[in-house]
Amino acid sequence: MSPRKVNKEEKRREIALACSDLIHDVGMKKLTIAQVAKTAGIGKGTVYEYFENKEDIIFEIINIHIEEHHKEFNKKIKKLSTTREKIELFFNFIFDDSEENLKHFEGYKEFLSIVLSENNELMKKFNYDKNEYFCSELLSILNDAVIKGELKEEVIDLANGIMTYQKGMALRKMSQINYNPREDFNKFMDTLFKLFEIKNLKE
Amino acid sequence: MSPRKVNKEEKRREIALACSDLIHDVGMKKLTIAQVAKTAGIGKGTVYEYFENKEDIIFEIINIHIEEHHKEFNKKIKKLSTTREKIELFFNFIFDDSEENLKHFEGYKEFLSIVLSENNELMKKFNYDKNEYFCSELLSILNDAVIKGELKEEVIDLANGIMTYQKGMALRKMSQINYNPREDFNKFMDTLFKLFEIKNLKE
DNA sequence: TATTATTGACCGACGGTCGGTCAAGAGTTT
DNA sequence: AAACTCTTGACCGACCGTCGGTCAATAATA
Repeated sequence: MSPRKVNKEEKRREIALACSDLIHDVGMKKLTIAQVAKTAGIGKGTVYEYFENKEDIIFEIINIHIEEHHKEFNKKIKKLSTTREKIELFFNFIFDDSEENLKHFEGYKEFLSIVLSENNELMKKFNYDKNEYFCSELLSILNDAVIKGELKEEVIDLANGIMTYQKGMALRKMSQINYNPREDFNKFMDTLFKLFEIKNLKE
Repeated sequence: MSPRKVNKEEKRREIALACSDLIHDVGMKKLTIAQVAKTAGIGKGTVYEYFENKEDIIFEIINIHIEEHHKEFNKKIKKLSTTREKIELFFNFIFDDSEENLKHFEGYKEFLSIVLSENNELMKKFNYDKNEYFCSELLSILNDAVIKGELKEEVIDLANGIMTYQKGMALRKMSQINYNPREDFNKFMDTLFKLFEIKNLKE
């Protein structure tokens, strides 16, 4: 029943996992520690054996969701063949208004709101790592396109900027009324990629 | 002392103005209603005669700061002549690490964190309006450049996307460790503008 | 006196703490 | 190896302090 040593990291995970739906139902701001404890089937004090504070719990939960999204991304990208489709997948996180994706998107939004209000270096590092990963992914897509002779070599210099642009789209969708990401994308990226096009990659 | 009718809008402003420094000293999250009341020299209950809730107060204070920044932007842009300088001014908000500007930047950051955690339509509308304004400002700069024969006509299509890109830079600076906005900008915008350049606008 | 503005004592929710409990081994005795 | 005691640390929930928000009483004015 009570092993002498508990794997703290594992239990953290367990507790967070148990609450992973809770966060979508009530939102982070309304989430209470009492709820977390009850949902995970442990005492309130025990929660603090495994987490520093409320933000720490939320971070762990969001972590799970982001990793989940990460895996889905990897699965999907393998199925795609054309450069355009692959690049669209990067922006799919913003375009896709399916219930499933909106859940991820809302989660990321709440995560960002915490990163902005706290000044947690760990979270900022996490954000950096994820960005590095996606950026290298994008780079390899662009590289392929260059090798295939679809795009000019200079497009490589845009990779990081495209990541930034994508972040901007996300932020605008989260924080502005009347924002149409699709329109923005079409006007901006299409104009931009036409300049780098060697032969038409639209199909 | 207490006239029969108080100009609610004016008093809102007054209270927020009195607290405009407070917000930088303690940050929004740590700001308490008791502090606000004390600083404004009124009772705690009175605060709620003029504001819906804590977020409402913060919104009014941030409003003041953003308008201030807005005015400064207008003043500065009039002094500039070259297209490049003007465009740089748009990004100055992100590059400039002077104490004065960082105050604005941090304020905007905390404001965003509230917009993301609440789902306040008013704030999102406010954000939209400010964006429209800056976007039209950017458009007129680009238009001038096209008329002057510095840039190709198609650059007009990029205006909205550049606003998005700028938002992305802001978000990355706020939420990532190791982010170098200057490097991102140089690689992305310079590459991009070279494609639209007719004659060199670097000086 | 009627109306409106102001107030601070009060409330309840919630994040976080802490002293205490108890089950599972480890060591010891018989 | 059974019985007994000791030690450990996981677990708990009553409790505390803080803070956003309310409201009945009071003050000021017309």
